[in-house]
Amino acid sequence: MKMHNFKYEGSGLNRFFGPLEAKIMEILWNEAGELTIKDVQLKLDNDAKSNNFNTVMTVMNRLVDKGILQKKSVARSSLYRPVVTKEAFMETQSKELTLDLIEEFGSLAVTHMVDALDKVDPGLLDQLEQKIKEMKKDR
Amino acid sequence: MKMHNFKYEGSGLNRFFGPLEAKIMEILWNEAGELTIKDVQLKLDNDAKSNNFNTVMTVMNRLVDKGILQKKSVARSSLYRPVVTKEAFMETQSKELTLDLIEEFGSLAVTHMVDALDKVDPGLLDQLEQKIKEMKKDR
DNA sequence: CTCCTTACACTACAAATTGTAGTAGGTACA
DNA sequence: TGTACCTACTACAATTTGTAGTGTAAGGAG
Repeated sequence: MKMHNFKYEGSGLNRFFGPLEAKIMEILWNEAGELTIKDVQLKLDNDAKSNNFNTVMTVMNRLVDKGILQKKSVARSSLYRPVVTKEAFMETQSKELTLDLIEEFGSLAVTHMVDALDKVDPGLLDQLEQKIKEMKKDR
Repeated sequence: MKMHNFKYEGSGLNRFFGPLEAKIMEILWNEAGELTIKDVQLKLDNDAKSNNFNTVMTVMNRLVDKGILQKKSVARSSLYRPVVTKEAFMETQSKELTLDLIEEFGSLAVTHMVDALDKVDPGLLDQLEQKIKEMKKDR
């Protein structure tokens, strides 16, 4: 279930998925259990306008094809659940992207990193300093 | 000329552009001057198999539409050149992506950053440490 | 001045991605 | 036995990127 893109626009899951896909993954990950297509469709309805059942089904089955969801056929209906937890997913993406960023931009990214941390949450600067110390100590 | 995606696959300009677009931008940026479509087409031929003139033109004009290239009509032919230097482009992307990464992943990214630096080029760890010190001093 | 070469514009198509939804088929239960 | 529901299959639109044909205009060759 390799991701392909990190989008500049949007936030959260919308960085990785299409808008409908993102809403669906959000629901699946929030419910922590296994849901049927119907379940997901109804939860979507709470949010906004009605979504066609077939639309939801198609998107969910495509997520299965991509290895993001797992599908278990049970008599009448099928149960879907994410292959990995949201935390594991985010962990993977963060790791992958951070590595790619460094490989691609090297020292340029280092400079920007400090600025970004200072801008978003200066507390992270201390955390980073700490981590560096630990890393260097272990060598 | 807002970019939309950062691709997990590939490297260099292929992270931001399609394969042909990337080759074209590479040529434009390397030549530092203004090139005609023909120029670009010929340079592409050095690399690999022949590219249809119209193909190159279409892609280049799309890059103009996207605000990445600038086009100057001169009598018979047109001259194309990048709107910004490669360095400026990379600078912008690095900054944007780094900020997005931090906004999206916060402390998760901080941890991965240290690992990534250690893995790719440990010297960058010292550089980062230095930058943090400077940043904190200025406050 | 006429014709040909060349470059450009316009148009189109294919594959992939994502959202959308119709139709058909099968199963269970009333 | 028929109806409601769930699923599979199929299809289409928009977008992105690569590809390329056809038509047109302009400038130089003769």
